[in-house]
Amino acid sequence: MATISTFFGHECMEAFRAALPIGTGAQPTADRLCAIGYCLHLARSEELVPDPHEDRLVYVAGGSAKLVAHPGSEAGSGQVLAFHFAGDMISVLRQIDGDFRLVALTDCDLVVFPAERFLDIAQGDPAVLRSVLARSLQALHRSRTRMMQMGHKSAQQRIADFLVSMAERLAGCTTGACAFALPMSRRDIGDSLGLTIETVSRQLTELRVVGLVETEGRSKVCLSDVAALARLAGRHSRPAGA
Amino acid sequence: MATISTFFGHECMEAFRAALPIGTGAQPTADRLCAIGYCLHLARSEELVPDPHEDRLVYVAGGSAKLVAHPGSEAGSGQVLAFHFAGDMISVLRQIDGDFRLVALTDCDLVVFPAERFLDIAQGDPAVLRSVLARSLQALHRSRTRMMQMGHKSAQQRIADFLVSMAERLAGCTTGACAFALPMSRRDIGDSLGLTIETVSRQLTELRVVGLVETEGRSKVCLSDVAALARLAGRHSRPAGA
DNA sequence: CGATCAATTGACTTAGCTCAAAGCATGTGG
DNA sequence: CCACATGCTTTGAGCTAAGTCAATTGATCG
Repeated sequence: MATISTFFGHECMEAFRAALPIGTGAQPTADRLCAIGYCLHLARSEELVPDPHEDRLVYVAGGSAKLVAHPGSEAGSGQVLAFHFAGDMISVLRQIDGDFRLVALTDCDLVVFPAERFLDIAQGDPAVLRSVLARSLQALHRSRTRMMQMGHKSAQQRIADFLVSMAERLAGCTTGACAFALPMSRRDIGDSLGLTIETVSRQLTELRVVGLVETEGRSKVCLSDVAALARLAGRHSRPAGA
Repeated sequence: MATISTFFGHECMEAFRAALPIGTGAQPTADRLCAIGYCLHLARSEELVPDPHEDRLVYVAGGSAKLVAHPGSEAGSGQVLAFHFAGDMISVLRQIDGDFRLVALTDCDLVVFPAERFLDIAQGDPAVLRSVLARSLQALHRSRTRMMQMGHKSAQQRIADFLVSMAERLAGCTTGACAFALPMSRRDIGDSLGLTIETVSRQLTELRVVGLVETEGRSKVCLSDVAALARLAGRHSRPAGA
């Protein structure tokens, strides 16, 4: 089960601290923020169960996770809202519509904050607050852009887009060739793109035939030309993935 | 052509001022914000051309508008990113990916702020900054929820969802019956949902046959049971539309 | 090394797109 | 005020991309 890390806590917190805007010199703010957050280690496929009473902000210190909507009764369709990796700051709102859970794709280290108190403290340090705001405006913009694009894109374009996005986020690669391991299953990919696993698989083989992608085992992929994939995906320039 | 309103400016500004968080008693902040914003009146189908150099925050004081992605060369596919109505606060980022324009669907009144300076000033009043942050976190959450839902929804569900969303935003109605006028064309609806005009039309007739929708002329619609539509759309509870 | 579950591949069905024609609104000129 | 013209909308007839069902292959773990 998910365990509250006491010994490993330090390194998670340090990772979080390093992500804060540094120019401010407001060390105390960082201290106060760290004081209200706690570190959590999730093993593969463990969940962060949402607190029904308050919103949370979660910083991903390491590993990878998916944000899934768990629509009440149905067990079948696990809607994947987004994937998150080390360095991401996620807002997990309490159940307003449905029931969102953060599920670990690999072992992962999180720092969890109660959103209200986090903002109360951040309010004392406008630079921090503004940095969070800037991040979320950007994220909103990207999310909307992607949302619209998705509505108009073919399966192949979605897969290409997904791969480019992952190359950026997992391998820090936006052009040329790169190889990395996908932490999520075909089902997760499909659920996040609105496709079936079969279609994901078929499109992947298609890209393999064209020579843009190679795969090894379940998770390892090798993209021979990220820029070409991006073009295929219909990306006119460069929004980072959701 | 779009004209900078001088006489009507007052009422736009007042509308904006009224939207600010009132508890703070920081009247001067509101004054300073108003000082850097300017009022703009757009006639139907006029555009707010984006400043290539800086991001903008736009407050919609009245009327309705669509945010379109104008992908460079192509004139054909006007991707509609979102619809916006009176009371909305929109962030129009400068061209990072593509070229976004705010186009008036009806005559509309806007208050335009340079984002940087707006935030500089808001930074002095944490309550305002936090309110903007809260709005955008919420908007992000909704956008993501909708994005994922869209990927999995049928044409009919998308149309139903769209209608429910419009009922909420245009008529303030979340259940029961309601009637209102849609300010956008079928093409705009289709472009925003990733459907063709034909499909939009067909699904609308379908809903008309089932007795959930009546239409009159091009724009007037009458929903007999918003809750039923929401159920049909697969909304498990209540996210407001993007 | 076998059991199990994920991924692939194949055959078939269907929702939604494309192409094409006909109906209505809305607006303009006589 | 009516007639006409234009452009939005509706409706129809195929076609194609993606989903569904089903069987096979391949990977991972005990």
